[in-house]
Amino acid sequence: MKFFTMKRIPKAAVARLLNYLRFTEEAEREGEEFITAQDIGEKMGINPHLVRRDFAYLGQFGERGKGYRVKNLKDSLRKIMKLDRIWEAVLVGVGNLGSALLRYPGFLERGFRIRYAFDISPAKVGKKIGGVEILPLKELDRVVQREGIKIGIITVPKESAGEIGEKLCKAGIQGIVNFAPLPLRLPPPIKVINVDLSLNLETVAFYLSQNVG
Amino acid sequence: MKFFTMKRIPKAAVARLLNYLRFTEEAEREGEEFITAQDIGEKMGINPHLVRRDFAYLGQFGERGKGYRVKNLKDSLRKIMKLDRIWEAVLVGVGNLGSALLRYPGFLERGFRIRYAFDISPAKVGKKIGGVEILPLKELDRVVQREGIKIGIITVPKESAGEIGEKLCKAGIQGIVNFAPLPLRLPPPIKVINVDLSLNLETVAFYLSQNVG
DNA sequence: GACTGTGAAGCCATTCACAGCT
DNA sequence: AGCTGTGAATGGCTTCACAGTC
Repeated sequence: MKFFTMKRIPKAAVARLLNYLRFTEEAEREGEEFITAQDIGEKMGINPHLVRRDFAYLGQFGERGKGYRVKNLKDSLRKIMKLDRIWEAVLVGVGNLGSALLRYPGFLERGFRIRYAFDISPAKVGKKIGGVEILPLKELDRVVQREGIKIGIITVPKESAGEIGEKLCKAGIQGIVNFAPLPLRLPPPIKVINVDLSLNLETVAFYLSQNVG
Repeated sequence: MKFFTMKRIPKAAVARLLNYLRFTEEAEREGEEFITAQDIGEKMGINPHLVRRDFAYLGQFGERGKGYRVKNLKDSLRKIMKLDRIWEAVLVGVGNLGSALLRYPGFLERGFRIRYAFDISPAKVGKKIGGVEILPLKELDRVVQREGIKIGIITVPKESAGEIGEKLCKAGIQGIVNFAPLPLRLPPPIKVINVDLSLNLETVAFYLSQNVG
């Protein structure tokens, strides 16, 4: 098995690869030994050629005539996508959405642990939500540096998202998931992903009325 | 002002247009009269040519030499993106994430009202969260049809997401935002958007370690 | 026969270059 | 001069076609 030919992975392929991993894990739960590009393509509604092309970016680990060995594929994908470890994160802004994410068990299930939350309101500081301690915002810098945390989650109102983004940067955070409904932009190499929950509803609404006229 | 030349809008442009709307509203709050493609491009980190191209899909409403009149641009975008109305939705699955979204004020702020929530657990039925009544799953069909609701939000565990997706379809729902961490796929004309919260963290984590090696 | 892996073609999205208006 | 609107060029992603392996 040739390993790590690792050409550059196109931006568009990253999300797909993570989804392939989900279906591969599902196949494992169901006790399958092999999974084919055809299988995955059907489940995701994409062309099987694309699935093979995506896997080819990572090297060759299929078996011609059979497909991809589930166990091997899962391990390779987890390793390549850097999910063979626990990632620690901090969350800033313990409002409605922030509290919700602190209680959301899905992050831990996929290897992301929110170590600390931060909020500007003294009323919230000192409390715990979902087992995560809430600290005052001014300790952000110190804690992030002390713990060497690299990922930040922003759940503050849109007015303060920009400011918090810069604070996180200065503290040494390298990747940010921003839930504030105004896209955040920071200079490379900081990686920002904007997740605007309403935007997804808006997109659906738009396509919906396209069909009608 | 020529209005509604309305060529087909590329898929990739839809999310951008919604974000342009956000920045246009911000400019309005700040009392600006005009906004230029350059302004928007800088804030979003994209090429101003692309901004103009995107607006051109919708017809012509810029003023040469000046830019786009904020009030006009906002109204046009809201109309074209079908956001000049209140959209009603139902939510299925009142677990951690579901409850959170019921309490999240951001949807209503952008014109999306969750009318009812549904859950399979009798313990939850009858309660209200964020002012939204929780009904038993078996009433989904009747309520959706009676109220003519077109948008559904799925926040059930991944095991039941597929099944709920089909139930929503049968009830007459036309657009779905799926928060379960396994991409959902339904036959056209149903529009599904998959929002996998952990996937965003995973993407950030992947890019993060790309830089290091 | 079944499925992977990949060069080449095709397609869509973005960027460039410039004409046109104010 | 400054900015929009758009044909043409570029670039990147997806699909096709087929060679390669089991």
